[in-house]
Amino acid sequence: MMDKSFDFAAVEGRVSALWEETDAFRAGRPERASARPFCVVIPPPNVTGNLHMGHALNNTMQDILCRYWRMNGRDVLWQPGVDHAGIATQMVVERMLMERQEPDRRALGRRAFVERVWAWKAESGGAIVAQLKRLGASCDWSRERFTLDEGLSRAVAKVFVQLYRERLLYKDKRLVNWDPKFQTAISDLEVVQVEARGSFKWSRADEAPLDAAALAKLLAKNPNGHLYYFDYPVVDAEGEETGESVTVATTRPETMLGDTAVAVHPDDRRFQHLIGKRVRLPLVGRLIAVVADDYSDPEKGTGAVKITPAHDFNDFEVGKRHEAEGVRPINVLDAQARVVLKDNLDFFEGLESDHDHARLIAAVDGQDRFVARLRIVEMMALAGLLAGIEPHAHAVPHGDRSNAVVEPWLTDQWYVDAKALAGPAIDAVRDGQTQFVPKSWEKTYFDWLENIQPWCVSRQLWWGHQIPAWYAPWGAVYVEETEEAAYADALADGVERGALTESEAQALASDQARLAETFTRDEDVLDTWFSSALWPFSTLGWPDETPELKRFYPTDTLVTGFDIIFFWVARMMMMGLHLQNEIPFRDVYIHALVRDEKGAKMSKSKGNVIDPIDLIDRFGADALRFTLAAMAAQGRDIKLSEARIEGYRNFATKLWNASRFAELNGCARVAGFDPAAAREPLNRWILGEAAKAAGETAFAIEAYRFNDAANAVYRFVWSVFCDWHLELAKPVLQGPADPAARAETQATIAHVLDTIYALVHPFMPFLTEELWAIKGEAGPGREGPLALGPWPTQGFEVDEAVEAEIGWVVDLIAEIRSVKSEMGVPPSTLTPLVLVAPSHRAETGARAWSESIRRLARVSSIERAEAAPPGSLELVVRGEAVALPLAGVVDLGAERARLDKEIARVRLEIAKVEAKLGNPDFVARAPEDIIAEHEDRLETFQARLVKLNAARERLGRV
RNA sequence: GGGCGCUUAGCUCAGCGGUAGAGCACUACCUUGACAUGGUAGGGGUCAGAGGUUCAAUCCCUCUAGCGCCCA
Repeated sequence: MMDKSFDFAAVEGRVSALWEETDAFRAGRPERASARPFCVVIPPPNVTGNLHMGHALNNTMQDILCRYWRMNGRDVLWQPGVDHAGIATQMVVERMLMERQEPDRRALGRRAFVERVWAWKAESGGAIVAQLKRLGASCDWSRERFTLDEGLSRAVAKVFVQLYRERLLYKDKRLVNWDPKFQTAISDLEVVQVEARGSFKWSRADEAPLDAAALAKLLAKNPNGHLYYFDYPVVDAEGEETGESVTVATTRPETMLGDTAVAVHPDDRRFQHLIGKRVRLPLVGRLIAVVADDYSDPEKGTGAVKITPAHDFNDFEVGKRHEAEGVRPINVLDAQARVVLKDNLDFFEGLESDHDHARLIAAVDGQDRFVARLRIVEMMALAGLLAGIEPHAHAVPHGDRSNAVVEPWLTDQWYVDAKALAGPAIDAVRDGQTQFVPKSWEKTYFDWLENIQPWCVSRQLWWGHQIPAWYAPWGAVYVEETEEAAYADALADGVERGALTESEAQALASDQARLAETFTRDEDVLDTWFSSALWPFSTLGWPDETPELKRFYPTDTLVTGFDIIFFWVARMMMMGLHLQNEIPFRDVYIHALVRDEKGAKMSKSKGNVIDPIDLIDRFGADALRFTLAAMAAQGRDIKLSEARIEGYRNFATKLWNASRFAELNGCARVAGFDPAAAREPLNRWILGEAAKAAGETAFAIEAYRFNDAANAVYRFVWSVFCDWHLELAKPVLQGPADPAARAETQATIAHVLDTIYALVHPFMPFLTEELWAIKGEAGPGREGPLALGPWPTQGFEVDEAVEAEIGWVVDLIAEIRSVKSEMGVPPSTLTPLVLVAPSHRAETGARAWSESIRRLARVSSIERAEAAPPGSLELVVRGEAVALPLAGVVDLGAERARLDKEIARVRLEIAKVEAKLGNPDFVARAPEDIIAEHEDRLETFQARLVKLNAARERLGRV
């Protein structure tokens, strides 16, 4: 005997265990060896990650696809795993060391620190995997991968070396986005722009002294958001000040220490006379050129812009264009973004030693950039060279993980020539080899790839794939997959270039310690996304030629969020095409963002994060999954509300109770039940409806229309099967009935429930697997878990005659209920029902369904008459007139009003349709079927009007 | 500044050339023997505004207003 309600908490664990025991999610099941494969690779979550709503949505969709295809007999591989999340993980472990007051990373040293990270991973990494399992994700967990696994690391090294040899990967000295908190380079994509706008205002013209204390207070809160105007005195050929000065504006005053030019627009008449002249950089004393460059915008600031090539991306480009004029990068910041002047040879080059630098150095050297910012402003003010300060709204780059203000900084880094790899990736989408769903995301993809910059792949971290490059004392670099190969290469080359003698090389070769001393490996590691880009094939075993690679690559579908198109989709496309000569996936389904119920983006700082695990605890994984699917319309964000989840939790209960009803009424599965052979109209009807629902659901899933699929299933289960089929079947099941009809109905209900379990399974796997097992206890044995199918595909021809018969009964009951409710007849009042001059079909239909009609419409008897009894309520149901003789029970005035309203409505419809049909243009141009449809509608309405009018007349006479 | 998208019932959203739909909420009634996590019925919409194309526009086009996102 089934429980009264669905106890999801108990069931989820039990069902998970069942799936595990039966290896249900294992790819490559022997019986499916010749089946078509279906493969999805999971977007690997961070090893440090916890399941958030985005994951829940993303993985629910992948799971729906995987379960659907698995039930359809495909050999499904849903490849799971996590990535090592370089910065995030290193940060987690460093914080842990700090909290435990243990020696920090640098004190530990690289080897020991990395060991600690591995230990952390073993202990608490990958919590998200357990969370995905709670969601019901049907990944092949036996194949779980980690981006730092041996095999995946081999793939990374191989790709690095290959790209290097193809000159698609190189080392270069350029400006990078430098995160001074983590002290590493980060890519453009890891930088978020944050708008800053200050409020401090000061002008030299006002003749009031600068209130430095007030400014300091403000800048302590936010160091950005102001524009500072500095005067740079113009000098003549001898270096003497001419008395004239150029005013430049900057948001970052401290960078002036590294200025090596002032740029003006070549067409700007105000500055024509200054081009080619020099100005003296205040505080520093350097003489720098005024250069003409398009970059300077006459509309912005003063029209003259200071150029700091070492600390600004645009200025760097300007600097390169004006090298001949002495413009060069001078780095004045260290890795922690502190000002470095003392011992900075670059800085002192070309400076006159008699200039007094002591005060400047005392003020700013070794100071944080923001401290230096204030001091520079003060010193400029003191020198009378600060013209003003204004509030200024501008975007300030921040590290997305550290939240520190990022500095453009000049360093040596490794770059991938993304531009070269982008071409094939663009083409593959253009020719439709890979398709985006919804298609509109293609544009985002193209825009980014068409304007792609070199991809900086090195990171100054310890946690990750260490770059396979070794440096020799003679300045050469050797890039090899392994240390041995690199040493061999280096030794051979050393001999060749005469840096080593043969015997020295031989001696070195046999001494590991000396080798390691002589050749130092690049300290840096690779961007985590570098390894993620290889995920679709590295997880399948590449660089080995594995059977899995052969069978499952290219994968079928990638499901991800739009924010990952740049980070990951584009890079996987580039790497897949370059290294495998084939696209990594055929479809890319881009889903929306999950927001809170007010539409705000969930974020930790806002505190509006909804934890999916909490929802699973409270409503069950099935309810959460169904909600996400039902709300996942393409191209629109999901505003998640608990009320909605509750609604779908109720749906689970409903299905549970329908199953319980079946059990209580002896609806057991029958071996060899053949839907096509069903004789009872009610059964033929529901079998037809089930077939329709199965078709709609399958169609919607295959088109990635998850909401349509969920809604089709929901409507069929609740509004068709529970509301009508079970209700109409009650007389057969519970009253005196023909045993054959009863047996067929019981078997049909059991069969339809099986169909329902299958249709609902991709959305609610736990509930349906449990019900499948419960129903498997009686009748023929199950061949396996529901997760392995089958998907109901057997055709069942919809029986039109039966559709009409049941449709009429359903409409009749609904209309009677409606009119009684409207007339204020208490539901408990039983009323006779009179069929007024019924057609043969109506009469036999009413007789056949009399039990159901009595029960569901609360009718005491069913009679026929040639005319409606006086004072009846009259209805027209699908063209048949019926009457409820309720004179004396209801207010006939109200009934007159009801009929008048109905008549008016029908007249309006008739008028609308007549107007259309009366329009010669419509008749001439509209397609025939539309015209026929309108004619049909007109006829139906007219017939209805005749009967309504007659009823109204009769009532008028009373 | 460039691009993308949104505006439909009180709320959240489907629909997208030819009778405006769902869920939730709301109102009334119902302890009917699967289910009150339920049942029955009901109210509620100039489909943001203005033009245009069309026999026909919520749907296509243009503009306007408001909102959101991405990239500079």
